[in-house]
Amino acid sequence: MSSDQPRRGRAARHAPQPADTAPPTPPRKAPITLDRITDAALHVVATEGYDALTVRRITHVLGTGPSSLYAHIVNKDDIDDLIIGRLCSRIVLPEPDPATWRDQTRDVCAQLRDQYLMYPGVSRAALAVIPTNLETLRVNEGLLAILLAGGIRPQTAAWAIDSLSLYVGAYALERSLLAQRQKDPDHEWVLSREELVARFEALPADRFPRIRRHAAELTSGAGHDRFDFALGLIIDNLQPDGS
Amino acid sequence: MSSDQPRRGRAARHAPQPADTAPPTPPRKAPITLDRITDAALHVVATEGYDALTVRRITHVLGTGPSSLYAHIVNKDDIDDLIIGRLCSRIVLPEPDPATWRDQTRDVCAQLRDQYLMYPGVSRAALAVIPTNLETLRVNEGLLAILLAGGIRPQTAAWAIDSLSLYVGAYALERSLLAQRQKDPDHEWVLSREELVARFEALPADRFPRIRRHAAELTSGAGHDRFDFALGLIIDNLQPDGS
DNA sequence: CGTCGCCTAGAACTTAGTTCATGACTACTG
DNA sequence: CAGTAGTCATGAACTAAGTTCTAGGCGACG
Repeated sequence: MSSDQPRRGRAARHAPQPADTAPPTPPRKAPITLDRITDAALHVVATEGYDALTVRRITHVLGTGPSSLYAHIVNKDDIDDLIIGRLCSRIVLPEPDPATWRDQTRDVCAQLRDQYLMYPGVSRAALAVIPTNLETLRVNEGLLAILLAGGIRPQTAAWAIDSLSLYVGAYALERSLLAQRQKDPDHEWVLSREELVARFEALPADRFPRIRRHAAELTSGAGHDRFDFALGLIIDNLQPDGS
Repeated sequence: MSSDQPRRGRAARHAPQPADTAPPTPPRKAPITLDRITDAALHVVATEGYDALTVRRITHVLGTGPSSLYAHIVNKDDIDDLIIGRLCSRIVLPEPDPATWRDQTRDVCAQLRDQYLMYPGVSRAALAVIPTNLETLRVNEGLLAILLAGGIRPQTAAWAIDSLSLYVGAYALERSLLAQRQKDPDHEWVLSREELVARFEALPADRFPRIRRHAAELTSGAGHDRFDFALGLIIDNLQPDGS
């Protein structure tokens, strides 16, 4: 059966030794490659958001039909894998420097955040992707190198990377969901910050006294203030050689 | 048009003054209520996971057809709102105690985590739900009370709650995605911990030296060790009256 | 007793993931 | 040089799910 061809292909992509730079049979005409699929998919996500990422939409960009994709991918999840791999491959990993490991960690996380935000909604895919994707492993290796160079114990470093990855993904997801909703015209119940403050302050005082009083603080955080704050909480608590 | 009835109903549910305990017209026969919809939806998610939560599946549990739901809900997102509201309503909020605010915070987060894990995949909904849902606001009010009682500055408390919520949601999501995949028979490339370690150790040594060496640490974290670790990082860094 | 309004329900429309059978084109082989 | 096999692309079709349309039933109110 030729249908398990992409299935082996996916496994091969996650396999320890990928020789993807030396395809045994060079393409002959203008074949659909994984790279072109990834390009098309990212183009769709960048312009229309992750929700618009359908198989048909991708194939339309490629000028073909839905079935043509399935010779290369297992299913739609596979596309997530490709996309996240591409995004991770763009992350620039610094040479680990024991003196600046905190800033280096922050920088890598910010790179991830910006990649995610460039493609609204992709972080949904990031949270779902298998942890054996080679490119995500590359980023994890880089983060691990930074933290270990900083003197963090391996177990602490491993869990910290996990926490950071989860947080960055969730942050980007929330951000892009919000941004997408604000563009959507038929969601009249989506609120700007001012409306949100007004909403909070109109809450019953007996049940929500603190939310009423601190509505300003709860809705504050322009730019990436909240992101920087959360990363600071996590990173500043990591101590070299600490228990 | 009667079709904007549920739309106003959704807005009303998020409105500051809900009088949901005194319906103006008591139901006459065995009507479909939001409570019954929520019950059915949670039943489906608990037994078959969030992916199986379709409109048809819910109405099948209720013994009716798809269109009957749309007299009560705006769209499927509305069901997320109902579910998350229900889950949040079960959270037991402690009386704020300045002496144990850290443990109280941890406890509320653990309650949220367990609610999410009881319904595999729901945290996807939690990350998407509008921040004006009254029940989620109730939980936030409770957390805010705990942190403020602990002497945390309002701005810090607000952002900390945001970080914690994001992390708890992301953690639960990752956990349930993994659990769901391990049940799925056709995902032969989903790996147990032993297989994952083997996979890591088979990586090329030149590109992934640290992942190879620390495969054990990277894959460790039974129970909620990783959860406790991440929460500890965040909570322990919150200082009463700190800058 | 009639009318109004709300809820229910069945069918249908639309979109999207996925598969099947077919056809074309390349590369090997006698 | 021609035949053959294998790989890849394609269009149509199948299934499932969100959503809407239209009609029907039942209590409340005048």
